[in-house]
This record gives sequence, C-alpha cells and structure tokens, in this order.
Amino acid sequence: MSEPDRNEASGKRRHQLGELQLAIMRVLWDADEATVHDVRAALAPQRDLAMTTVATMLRKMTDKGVVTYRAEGRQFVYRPTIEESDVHRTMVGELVDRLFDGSSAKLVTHLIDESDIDPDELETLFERIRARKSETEADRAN
Amino acid sequence: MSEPDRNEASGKRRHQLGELQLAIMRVLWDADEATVHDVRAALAPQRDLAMTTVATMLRKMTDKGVVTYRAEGRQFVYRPTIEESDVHRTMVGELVDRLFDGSSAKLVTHLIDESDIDPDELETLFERIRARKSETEADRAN
DNA sequence: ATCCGATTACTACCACGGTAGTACTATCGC
DNA sequence: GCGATAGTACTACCGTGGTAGTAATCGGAT
Repeated sequence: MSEPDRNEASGKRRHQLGELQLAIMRVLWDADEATVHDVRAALAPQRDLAMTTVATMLRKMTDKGVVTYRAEGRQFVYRPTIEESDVHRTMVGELVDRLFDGSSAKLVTHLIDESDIDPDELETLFERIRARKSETEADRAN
Repeated sequence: MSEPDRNEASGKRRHQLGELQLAIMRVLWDADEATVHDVRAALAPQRDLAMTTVATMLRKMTDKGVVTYRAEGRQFVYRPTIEESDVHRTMVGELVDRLFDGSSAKLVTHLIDESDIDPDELETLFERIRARKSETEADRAN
C-alpha cells in the first residue's frame, strides 16, 4: 500500500513487548550488551530458563528489530536498538488509548483515586506538577 | 493475606483483556446487557466484524468468566460480570509492575515528564493530589 | 586428527487474542 | 406441518509470546 510501516533499525514504530521480552530488554539496557549466557544468568534469580529459550526469544526479538547482535568468536553479543523510554512511551500510550480514551490525565486520576500512591511520593509529584505548571505558563507567556 | 488465587465467578483475579474484548466490555458496560447483534451493531462504526466473530469472542469471554448470558427466546443476552474499574485496576497494575517496578508514582512521573498531559488538566490533578494529601495526613493524625 | 562441549539454528508446542466459515437448530411465518 | 432464516456451536487458522528439545556446527584440548 503506502508508507507508514517502517520497521527497520532506529524505528519509531510500536514496540509492544511481552513479559520475558521486557525482562531481557532490562538486562540489555543495564548491561549495554550481553550474550545469551549473560542474559540467562541475569534472569536466573527470578526464572530458571533453558539456554535455548533465551536464545529463541532473542532471535524473535532480533526479527522484530528491538535488538541486534554481533558475532564475537562463536557467540553472539546482543544489544538493544531501542531505549527504555521508547518502550515506556508506546506501552503506556497503548494502555491510555485502550482504557482511558487517550487521556493521560484520566490515568493519573485513576492512580490517585486508587490510592496506589505512597503518601511520601505524593509530595514529590505535587512538586513536579507545580514545576510543570509554571513551565507551561512560562511557555504561554512567550 | 494468604491465598490470593480464586478465579471463579464474581472473581477478584486478573482480568487481562485484549483490544476487541475491551471494546465488547465497553458496550456491555454502557448498555448493561446486550445480544450478539447489539454488540456487533455498537461496534460497527469502528470495525465491521462478522456476527460469528463477535459470538465467538463472547463465548471465549464467557469461558473466562468476564461475562454471563441468559437465553431469551432463541438468542442470548450477555451482561458483564466485572466492573470497568476492576479491569482498569488490574490492567494498570500489570503495566506498573511490568514497566515501573510496581511504583505507580513512577508512572505518574513518566506521564508528567512526557508532557502527555493537557495543561488545563494539570490544574485539576494538582488539586486532586492536594486533596489526597490532606486526606492521608488526616488518617495519619488518627 | 579427533572428540567434547559450548553455542546457535531449526522445529515444535502450548495458550490466547482475533477472525470467520460451516454446521446445526430452533423458531417464526405461512 | 414445513421451509426459510436467525442465531449459536464447532472448528479452523493466523500471529505472537513463551518454552524447550534436537540437530548442526565450530572451536579448543588432547
């Protein structure tokens, strides 16, 4: 058809990841690069996966474009091609669209009302919003 | 604080729903109850699905326990067994766990920092947090 | 040179969301 | 009573996340 389907490297497209894929990405983000072995080791405390499971997942993720690898001796060294913030953005965006009509404010309201938030944190958020508000007002004054 | 794993009717447990399933739930929440026909009609503006697709989905959702039905003449009338807020809670909770270490505050921070939030809304949220804060402080004073 | 062990490739499965065709059935209109 | 039809049941298929076994390979040690 037409265009909006880039998917190669440096991509901007939707990065919806499953639980294991996220766990693997977290390892890669922390370590910058890692072998199958490294990833498996890093995941070991939580889940005891077969080497092949990790390898397969990494291959699927390569197909998907969220990681790349380079051969080093007989093994592959993987590194992420996308940033954590990208994933956060798309996944949160997805949820907001699905559940809150695309309104992030509604999500925040939900979070506050569910008293999901630690009282101490509330203070911090309070400040942050105030900062953002004045920032926005400054923009407006321009 | 013990066995959190009921799953039968009236359940409290994880209600992870896909896109279509959510769309169907929204119809049911709005209408309180609806037939396959009704659901399909309500969804028609966005997506043109075969009757059988909707029916199949509803059956799967019945198996899952998120809807029930009663026979009325030759057709079934479906109604939701869970509330929208339940779904919001579990799905947001899931995301928070997956992406933000279980910290809702981190999610809010993300939302604020991504300037995803309409400036006007910021004011509202500001107030809401203040309200919540004093509420919490009152609790503490008890 | 050969064999062992580490590592990747291939393949297979399961679960589940999504989609829909086909088969069956009950009911309504005549 | 009987046929058309509306509506559900069953089955199948695709994509993808997750899991892992088995096959092929490559490199190092003896």
